[in-house]
Amino acid sequence: MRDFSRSLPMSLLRAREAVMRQFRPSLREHGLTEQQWRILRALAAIDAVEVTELARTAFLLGPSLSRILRDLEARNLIERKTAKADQRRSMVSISKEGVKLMASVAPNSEAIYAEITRRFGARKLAELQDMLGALEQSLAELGGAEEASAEE
Amino acid sequence: MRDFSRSLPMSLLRAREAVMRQFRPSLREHGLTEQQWRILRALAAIDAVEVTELARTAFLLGPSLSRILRDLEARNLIERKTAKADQRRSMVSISKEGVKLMASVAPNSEAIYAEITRRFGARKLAELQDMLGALEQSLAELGGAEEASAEE
DNA sequence: GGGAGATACTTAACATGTTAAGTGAATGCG
DNA sequence: CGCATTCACTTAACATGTTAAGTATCTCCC
Repeated sequence: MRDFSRSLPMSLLRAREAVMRQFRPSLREHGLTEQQWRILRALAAIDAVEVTELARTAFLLGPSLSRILRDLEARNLIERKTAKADQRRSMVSISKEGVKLMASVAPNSEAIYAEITRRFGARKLAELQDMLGALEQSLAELGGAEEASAEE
Repeated sequence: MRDFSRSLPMSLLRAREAVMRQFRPSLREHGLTEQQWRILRALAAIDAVEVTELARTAFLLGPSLSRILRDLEARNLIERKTAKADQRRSMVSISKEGVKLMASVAPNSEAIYAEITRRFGARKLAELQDMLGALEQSLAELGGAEEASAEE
């Protein structure tokens, strides 16, 4: 069997960990986890979104997002209100405090990203991102098994 | 601020998820999680290892590994015995049952990997792995923040 | 040879990943 | 209309990620 330390999943895992290791300490100083930060960033770009759409954007599963939103709301970093037209949906937006927190984290975060880009090389970085996107595309149609068999 | 859906961490996360989505169902049918599978694969290649070394190989943190080994041992998929020379160390090895389980999972797993390779292209795959390795290298010296400042 | 410090784990505590089940609201269709 | 189905989310349950603290053992140096 193939040496698993050279398998694609392991390569991706290690690479991502190497990157995140750079960011986590800074986020931690501000009391934010990686996922919480993703959510705030996603919210910063827009006025308000439904939870489902936010899950798609921040690439989180519903249950994770549900918990995190509960906590972020308790910390007054986000706001929620149910949609008028459809009582099932709730619209999420970033709060004034959330914006302020982002402003205090962003510079540091940007600096780290710049340093990563500098070390790895901007061109190579773009290339890598293209390949990652292509990989995603390659596997997109393949789907995730639910159509693998007729069971369950 | 940079569109975060195009940030490197997100690209890596999505790519990895696209890949793992292919494997999880097959593993699940055999009652294995991704991490448990990583451990079995790491163990299959050798006779016995210390827990710390296994953690490095399978790219798991100590506490995660500790829990998983406890469960795998309860399921008789691995065996443990404390090293003679150093009572602190425990040597882990795969059991006969573990080998059998691996044998029943591996073919399917290999087939999936082959399909991914076919879709994405063997050459591109190798290229991607090289870049991921290079990225890791770029960030290796940078370390993980503990040397960022003198605090704590 | 004995105690301070280092090592190899394990436990604990909290946050997220993952799947399944639950809840309340909207929709469609007979 | 009415009710089965779908939809948007939440809760639950279990496994892992992550950091800190705990435990037992070992090392080294006085």
